Amino acid sequence: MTDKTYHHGNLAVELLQAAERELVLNGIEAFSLRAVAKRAGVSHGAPAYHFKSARGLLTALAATGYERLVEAQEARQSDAGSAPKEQLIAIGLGYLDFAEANPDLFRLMFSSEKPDRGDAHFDTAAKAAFGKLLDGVREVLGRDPSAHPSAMTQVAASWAMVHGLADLIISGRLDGPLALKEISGPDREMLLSRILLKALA
Amino acid sequence: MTDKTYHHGNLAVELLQAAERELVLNGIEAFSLRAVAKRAGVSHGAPAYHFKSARGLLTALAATGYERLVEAQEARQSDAGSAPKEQLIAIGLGYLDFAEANPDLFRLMFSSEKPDRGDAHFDTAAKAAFGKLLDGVREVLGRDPSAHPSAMTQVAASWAMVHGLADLIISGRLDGPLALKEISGPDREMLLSRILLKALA
DNA sequence: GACCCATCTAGACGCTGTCAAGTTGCTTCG
DNA sequence: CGAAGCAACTTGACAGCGTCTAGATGGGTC
Repeated sequence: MTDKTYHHGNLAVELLQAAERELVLNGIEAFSLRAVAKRAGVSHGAPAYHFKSARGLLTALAATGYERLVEAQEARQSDAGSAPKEQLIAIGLGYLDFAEANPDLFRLMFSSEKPDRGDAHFDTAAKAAFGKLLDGVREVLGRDPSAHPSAMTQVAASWAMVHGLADLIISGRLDGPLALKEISGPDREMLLSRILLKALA
Repeated sequence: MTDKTYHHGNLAVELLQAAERELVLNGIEAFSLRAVAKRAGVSHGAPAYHFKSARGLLTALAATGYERLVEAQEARQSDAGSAPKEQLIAIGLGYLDFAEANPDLFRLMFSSEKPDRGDAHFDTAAKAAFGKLLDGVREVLGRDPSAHPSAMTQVAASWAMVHGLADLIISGRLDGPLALKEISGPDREMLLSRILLKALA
């Protein structure tokens, strides 16, 4: 597969890939560092060299998650119209796309105590993702949330709405009430957009 | 403390109390069944008799959580005015009260795969809590969400907003942007109510 | 007074993450 | 060109974990 020159190799990235695969297969709570090492074809002690601990590996993985979250949002933005509201909705839909495509990673990033939130890489990536939301709200309101408390309240409301929606969706809690699983395509997009739009009231 | 008649006793409830204490002290991800047993003063195998497994214990604990969630909501409701909107906001504020007072339990209930969601007690308690929200929205809209899709959409929006807000608050993610920690009393209530109200647009 | 059975104990099993010590083989330098 | 050094990995040991099994205990019932 990759150019493992026996001793040296890009083991760090391979471990991250193996870790994500394990996360998808076993879920976050049954995650095992030894299983990751086995999947990557190295000894159980190998990960400790690159990432100090299991916590370190998961922190790095979560950080890459934030980067991919932003990518998912930007993909939606380039498909959307240029009106500020459309752009903000696109940012929200990208958030939902990412959560649905990577539910366990999403949980790791937002609802787990395993990653070290003080880690520099993690913090930078997380702040960048938050900045996306900040930008979107600024364009809609025409004011910088960092300087205007009322605009920051709008940021909180938008974040809470999209984040809550994501969490409820990936835990399957809207399947019963909304029958969300049976809706797809444009109908689904419309429904989700309409809910997201409520936060902008 | 309790009337432990040596051999027999109300060990089941004592284990639940010990488990919650452990949850608060160590967090959900460092939770240990053996530590719970030690705290309750019994052998490490004792919990297995009352709750089949660690999963069983956590499922039972989460179920009691939903019951207390409803209590927190009803406490807010009796302090609020009788207008439907005020009552719905009270239900939301009770949701937030509970999450802030029991962050780890809240995580266990909503964002963990450890409890068995198919468990009868768990399911009943969770459905009852969802019913609270359903009732609140029905009173506001004057229509039964179970029968009207648009009303159910409103339920989803309300739930997503309050749930997202709760999740962001207990993970400390609004402390920076909103400086929520430095606001208290009526100011805080007003701010949270205003955000919750947006979902009703 | 003897049996019974719910309740709890004690030990073993394989798994986990972490640490310390040893091995490997590329790279650089005399 | 060979030896030294160091980054990258392996190996083994350790305590703690959840679960299972077999056994002890002692109150309630006939």
